[in-house]
Amino acid sequence: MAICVTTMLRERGFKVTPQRLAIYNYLSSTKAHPNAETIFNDLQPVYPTMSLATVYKTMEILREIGLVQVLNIGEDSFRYDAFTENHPHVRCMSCGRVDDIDDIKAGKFVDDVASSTSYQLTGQQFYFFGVCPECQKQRKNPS
Amino acid sequence: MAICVTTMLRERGFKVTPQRLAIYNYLSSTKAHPNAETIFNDLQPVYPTMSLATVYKTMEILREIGLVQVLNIGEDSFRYDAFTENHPHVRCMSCGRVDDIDDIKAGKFVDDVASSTSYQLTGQQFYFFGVCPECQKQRKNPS
DNA sequence: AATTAAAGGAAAACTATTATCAATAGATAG
DNA sequence: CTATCTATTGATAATAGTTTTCCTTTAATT
Repeated sequence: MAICVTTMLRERGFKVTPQRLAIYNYLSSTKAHPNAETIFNDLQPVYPTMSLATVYKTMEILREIGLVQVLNIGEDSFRYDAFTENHPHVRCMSCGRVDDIDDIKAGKFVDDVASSTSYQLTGQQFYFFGVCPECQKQRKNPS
Repeated sequence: MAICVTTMLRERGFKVTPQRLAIYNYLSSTKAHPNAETIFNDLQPVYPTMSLATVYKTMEILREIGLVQVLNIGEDSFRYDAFTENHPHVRCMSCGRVDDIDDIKAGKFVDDVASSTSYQLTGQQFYFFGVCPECQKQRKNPS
């Protein structure tokens, strides 16, 4: 992974810096879909000089070279995902967590849309909303 | 439509004001999925005293009573749609326009997700990205 | 090791949205 | 129809996420 991001950066003429590696490694090792501030806060202990602006600038580059996808799931900030293969996401309306939805074949649905629209499609994002298992439990057993 | 929004507002204890009716009527008569500023600008000639804050507050109420859905399609502002039945949207990455995708049955896909996730689902949003017919033409015949 | 241009960091700028609050205007009762 | 009451409006300030600026630092190359 680190080799991959190093190569990808160099190929596109971007420099390989400790900050960029740290940000990418952090993002590719979590399934939490953090936003910029969370990434910044979590890296702070290890990279005390890291700036929030650097997180934003790095995410823009990683998005541009296809190593990161940006999620807009109805919040006031963007979330980031290093797993760039297209997959749906679901957000818990109670606690706010965002999870992946894996192993779902939307192929038929996407094909139907592609053949019915006059747009030339290049991508898609599927967002689901609901209540996560933990919050379901809490609602049944209010402490 | 106007009767509907009037009734819906009164039933929920909201007052019926000219601003609210104007905003809802405007939104339900367009397929352009405008954001708050566009709504404000387009109503400005007819309602010169209309405030942008009123547009935001009205959208919040209309969303709450289920007369409007809010779209987050990767831009820096929210768009609004008075057609609340769930349907996918597509955004042109070239000119920025957002269109509806109608007559698509995502039922099978949604059912698959519902049965595979441990979330209790309450809704979803499907966003597609691509190039609209007009922009496709312009790319072939650059003026 | 020297050079060059890109990148980092701190802070300011920007922008969409929300909150504040005095003035206004629906809704209701009489 | 009029008075009363309270929600709403509109102008403005405040907020918050993101981007830009600009000077210093550093990665890459010779």
